[in-house]
Amino acid sequence: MEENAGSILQNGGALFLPGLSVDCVIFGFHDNQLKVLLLKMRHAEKWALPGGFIYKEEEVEHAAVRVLQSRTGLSNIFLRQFHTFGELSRTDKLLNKKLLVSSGLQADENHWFLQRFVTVGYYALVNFSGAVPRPDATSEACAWWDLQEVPPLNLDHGDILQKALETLRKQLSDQPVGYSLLPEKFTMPELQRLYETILGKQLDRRNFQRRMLGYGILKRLEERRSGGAHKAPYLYCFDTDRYQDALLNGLQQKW
Amino acid sequence: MEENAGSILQNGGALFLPGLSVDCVIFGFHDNQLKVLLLKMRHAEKWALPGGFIYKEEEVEHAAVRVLQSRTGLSNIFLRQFHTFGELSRTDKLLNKKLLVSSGLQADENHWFLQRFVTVGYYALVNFSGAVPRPDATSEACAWWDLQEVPPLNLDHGDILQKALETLRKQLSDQPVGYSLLPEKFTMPELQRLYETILGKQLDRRNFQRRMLGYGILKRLEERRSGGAHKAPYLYCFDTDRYQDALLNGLQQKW
DNA sequence: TTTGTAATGTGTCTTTCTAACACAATGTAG
DNA sequence: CTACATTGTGTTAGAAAGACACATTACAAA
Repeated sequence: MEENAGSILQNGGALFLPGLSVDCVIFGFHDNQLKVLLLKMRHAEKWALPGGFIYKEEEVEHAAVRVLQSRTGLSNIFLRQFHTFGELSRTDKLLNKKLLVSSGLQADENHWFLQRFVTVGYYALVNFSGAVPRPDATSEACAWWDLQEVPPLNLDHGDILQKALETLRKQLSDQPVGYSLLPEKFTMPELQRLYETILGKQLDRRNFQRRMLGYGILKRLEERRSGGAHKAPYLYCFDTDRYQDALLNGLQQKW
Repeated sequence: MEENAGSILQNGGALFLPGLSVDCVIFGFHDNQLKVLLLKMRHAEKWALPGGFIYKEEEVEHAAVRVLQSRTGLSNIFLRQFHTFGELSRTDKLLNKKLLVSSGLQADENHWFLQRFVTVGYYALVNFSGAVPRPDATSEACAWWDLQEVPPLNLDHGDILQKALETLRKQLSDQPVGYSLLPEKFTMPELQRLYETILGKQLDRRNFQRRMLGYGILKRLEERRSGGAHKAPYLYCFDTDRYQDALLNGLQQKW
């Protein structure tokens, strides 16, 4: 499935839709921190969002699924298109030319890789522990970054990340997100940390619990998580049916 | 600025980004009805959304502005990107081939116009009275349609329209829309009809007024609208500064 | 073993927003 | 000049959000 960098760059013009790409903002949650999966391309100074091209007979969304699968090993995940970025200034021909040359290819002016690119942005929510970050042929590193510590990114990828986060925040009160980001069993404080890191602000513990339980998508288990330094909190899991329903019809208080 | 149909079809490959277009869902409001501007292409059976291609050195959003300007004569309007449509099934090569042939051009298999197209969807809110619908060279008609009476549309344009409306509805509680759709002076009932037609449901007159006034973006004038069959309602206009602020920072109750 | 501490489990009160509804005022049509 | 539909302006009830209090519990330090 995965082809080597040189062959992709060489044959891309015949394989892919010209001038169009997808970029994925892949969010994970670990150690009470929101993480983003970033890629370090060879010969590039900055890190970048994992992205890819669209085969001529491939659904655009499927290209995003493919990127996700190949970078995390995960399939069947929460994926949402959020914005398309088409600014003229977002294409860096010099960088791409360097990539071409370093792959031993001719940097012909008409080369498909040197044209202007418009990119469709997707964001994904994945289970951190289940994902195994792996670089592709053209990149030298692939790793999780703390959202707080994300370095300056390639091109407009900083803007893309920002817009993804903004979209996620806006949609947070309409759709459930925990299932994709948390392990199967989790505590209420853990769920709260997740919301707090996404929103970037503190929430009241008691009001938060009331709201979440009101959505009716949680089941409290008999187990508690012991081992912590204090009172052992209950474990919860999601009620799969109700969770799916909330994904389709939105979150609503149900008393 | 506007070129004739044949020349566009012939030279498009050199002028435009390949395989990418913009489509605009242009909303207007008149006679207490929400309207959409539709286009009837020559040789096409169905009506379609006004759309266009993106010049190789043009911002994608600017292409949308250009479409709007050329179909309505309006500039400086409310315009929002809402979704990008890339389904494989959305390209109708047969129709495009017919268009080519009817323009006296060779329908070469590699012709730029016969490739798969991905389209970026924008929706616009415009002042109905200020807009002058005008067809372009490749279309035989351009007209406002009642949202209720929109005929079956070309390709996936029905889906695009639906998604635009859905997006508009979701954003209605976050951002003000009246300024773009209403004349400068308007009555509270008129503003309410606007919201009702967008949302597709009835609202309580008194609760609506309280909510709107609470946003603090309206100024009540001393005038009333007489001539109606009943009690003359007050006229309102928008407080431009506060309206702009609401566009940037969202609508919030301010008491 | 005891006790202090920091976290969790649960409940109350207040404020804000939404929803449902009542009544007086007014302009035109008949 | 009267009937009526529509507007202007309330009130009240319920739901959701926000702020806060107190008892419970598990580990850790004494």
